[in-house]
Amino acid sequence: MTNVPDRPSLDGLEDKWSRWWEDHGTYHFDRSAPRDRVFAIDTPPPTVSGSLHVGHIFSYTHTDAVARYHRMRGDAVFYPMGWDDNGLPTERRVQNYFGVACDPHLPYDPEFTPPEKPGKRPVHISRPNFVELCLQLTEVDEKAFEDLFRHVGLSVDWSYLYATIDENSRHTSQTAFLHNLARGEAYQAEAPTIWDVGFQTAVAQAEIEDRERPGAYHRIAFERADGSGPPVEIETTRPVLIPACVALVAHPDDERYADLFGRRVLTPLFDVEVEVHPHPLADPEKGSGIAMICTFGDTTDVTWWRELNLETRTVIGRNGRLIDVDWGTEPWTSRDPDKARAAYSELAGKTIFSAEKQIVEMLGESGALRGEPRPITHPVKFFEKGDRPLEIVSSRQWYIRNGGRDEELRDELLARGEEIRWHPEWTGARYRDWVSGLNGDWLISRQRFFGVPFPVWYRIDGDGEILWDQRLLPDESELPVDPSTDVPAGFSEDQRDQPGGFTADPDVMDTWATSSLSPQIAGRWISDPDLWDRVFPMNMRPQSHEIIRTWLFATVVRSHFEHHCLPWSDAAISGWILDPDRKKMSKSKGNVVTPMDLLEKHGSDAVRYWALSGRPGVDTAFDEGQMKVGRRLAIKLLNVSKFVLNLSGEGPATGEVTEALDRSVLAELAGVVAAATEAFEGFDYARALERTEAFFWGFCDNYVELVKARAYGEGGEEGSESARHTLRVALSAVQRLFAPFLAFTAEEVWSWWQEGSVHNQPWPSAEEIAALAGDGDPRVFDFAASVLGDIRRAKTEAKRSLRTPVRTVVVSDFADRLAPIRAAQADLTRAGHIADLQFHEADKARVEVTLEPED
RNA sequence: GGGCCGUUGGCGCAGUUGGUUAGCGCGCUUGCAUGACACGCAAGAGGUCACAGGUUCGACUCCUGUACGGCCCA
Repeated sequence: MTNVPDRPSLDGLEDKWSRWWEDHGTYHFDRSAPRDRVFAIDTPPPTVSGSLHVGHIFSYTHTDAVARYHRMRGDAVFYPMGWDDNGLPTERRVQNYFGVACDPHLPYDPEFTPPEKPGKRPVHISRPNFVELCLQLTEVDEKAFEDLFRHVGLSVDWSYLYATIDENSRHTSQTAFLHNLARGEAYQAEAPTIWDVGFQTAVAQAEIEDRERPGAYHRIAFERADGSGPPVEIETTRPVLIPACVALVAHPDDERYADLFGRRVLTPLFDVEVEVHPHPLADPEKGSGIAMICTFGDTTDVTWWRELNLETRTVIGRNGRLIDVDWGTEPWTSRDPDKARAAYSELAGKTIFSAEKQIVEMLGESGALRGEPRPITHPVKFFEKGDRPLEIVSSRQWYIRNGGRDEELRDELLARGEEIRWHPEWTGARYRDWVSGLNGDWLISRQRFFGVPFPVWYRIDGDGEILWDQRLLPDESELPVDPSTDVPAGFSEDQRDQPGGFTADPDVMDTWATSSLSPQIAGRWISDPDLWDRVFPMNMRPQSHEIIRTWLFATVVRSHFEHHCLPWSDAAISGWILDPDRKKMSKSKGNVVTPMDLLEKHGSDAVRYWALSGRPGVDTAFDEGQMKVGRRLAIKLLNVSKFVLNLSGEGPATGEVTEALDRSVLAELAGVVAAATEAFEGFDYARALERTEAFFWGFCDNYVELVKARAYGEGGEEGSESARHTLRVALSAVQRLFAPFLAFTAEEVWSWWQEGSVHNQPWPSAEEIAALAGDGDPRVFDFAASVLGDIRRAKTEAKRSLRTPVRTVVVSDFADRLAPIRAAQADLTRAGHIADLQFHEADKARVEVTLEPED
């Protein structure tokens, strides 16, 4: 039953079909499917507190095309969606939006409502109250993301929607953590920690970036402790750390300082005796070649401190100000405690910035500063979301082992990386390089509020001291817990923070510690073992390359520990969108285009076409021109479908294909189906699209033109039936081949003559089409199209209409090429309006066209 | 400094184990109301495949090096 509109249009297809798909459960995961028929996707949960940008359309559409292909191949596709609402960006927005600040020591207030307008001073609220506000705000953002993803046509089964802060995620995250803890894979340690003084939280190695910042070398004299010889002059960019200096260091081979090794010098202003050590990490080229070691200026200081077994004198507090210290007591030993105390009193309580100015002034007055500070530009470490340089403080934190301090584990994880099938293949190098270069375990605790809390309490002894090694853990059946409001077994709320009582672990897990469990969360590891057994390990992890070191690696670590296998077999890595200047698109550059506007302007399929033209892993330019091409393609599919269906009439597509040209085009189509299938099996949606599209244009421009007249009945009934049958077979295949790409248009044209969604049809079979093509020779179509082109050229060059009658066409060619062209003789004659078509054997290919004279 | 990717007509890209005259789209120029499509159709101009060596009968394709651009890491 065909029902073709008179004027087909792309307008309104998005709403029409989105609703239809939702109503008909087109993308529902068939959870009765046996394990080997399931194709499971570990969808990246987008950070919903960020704004929407075209990148969200780009990479998610890649995954969608692969999902649609597998669905048509008969797989039960598990394609969930999740929101990463957990974490810092949301916190920051909530603080500003509502004018609140979180204080985890406050009790939950069920009556709390936020102020109408944020006041001058933030209202302090409990962690559960704060989390409620986070949920309230992210709900709005999540709606916008869902609207966009539906509009672009992602074939997600929305009934498996999750959020990284929801109960199932917290439950999963806490369970996995307790397992890690029980097996010794998670541990707590007091250690130098990379610290963001702005956010006042620890951050992980993977979240650090270098930024070029101005600085200055200060040349500073250290007197020798025994008074013999001239002072030692070091150069430092951070004179503020002089009170935290615990040693000097130079390269062991540096002859300038060889006689100093093992001897002691005095720090200026504070008169602390420190030893000069040799160490290979000291760079003779840098500054004066001799450096001070402080606790802690940078990660090299940490290495020296650990390897040389030095003392700890910390001066920088977690709020970024210099802390109070007690000179004259351990470890603040000074030859002249009064002098040290006097100097330090000028610094204590000041920010790093103003303390730095102060100490430079004091060094100048004391004569220890030699010459003027020498300005330089150097890389400074920042938290990627932060805007103040990172400091290193000593603190108690939770870690998960990741091979950074354990060669055996590292080798296991490297082996896991080799097991993954990477698409494209070279992206695996990112994983190898990162894992090989790790130098510490994975720090997962954050001194924040909106996240999954550690399910841990600690005993407090009779003197009120927290006993960090006496942990109180919940039973797994009690999870999820919030230790700031829940009470450990055997205690009551009034014992919270009391001597002899208990206290809650104050931290939350980093967002990666939860999102690294996305397969377990989406697959409902805890709550639905039946589902879990059907979907895990998953098939596909789609994501972009810059988070291979974070999300991908962390997911492998968690799965390796918990399930002793990979979380998925294939990683499909997408590139980035670049703006037309080939720079990465970003909001700060003001070049971000609002994705919903794009979809409305060009149509979803047009935007999908652009996205799907970007090869796997390759950064792709934002190009509205490509979207116009996609729109043209979609319209072409509408029009040719209308034409073929009107031409070929009603009825089932059965019959014989007898004509050489028809068998030829089907033979070519069979090859295209095979190529597209192979490309999709390798996750290369772009190649599948390219092959399909190339065939499609030739089909429209040449095949349809060549058989038009015969299909209408010129040349007899048998030839007409062969043409009409071929047109329908090819149309059916082409509509299905385009379905993963032009999801809306393909559905529209399919609905004109078929039952059910095109997205639930079987993927075209190359074998079936080849069987119908029989002995079809692809050259017949190929050569006939080429001769048709010659005839068109002659008409165009004569500036005549394409309908101009042709008096004679003489095709001269080699004998073996002439035969296939002859096979299409009748079709060529009709399509070209040729009175006399002749063939001559020759040793040179040539087509001579003589048009009928004008009037 | 290390790793990875890229460099093909004005622009955006393809080119699958090395094999005749290097393709596609946009843009540009010209023409055409042809039984679906003017949101169209047809044709044309336009490239020493970044550079330099090497392997080979033969290199856009393989190897080495260089330059430029980009990303990641130190």
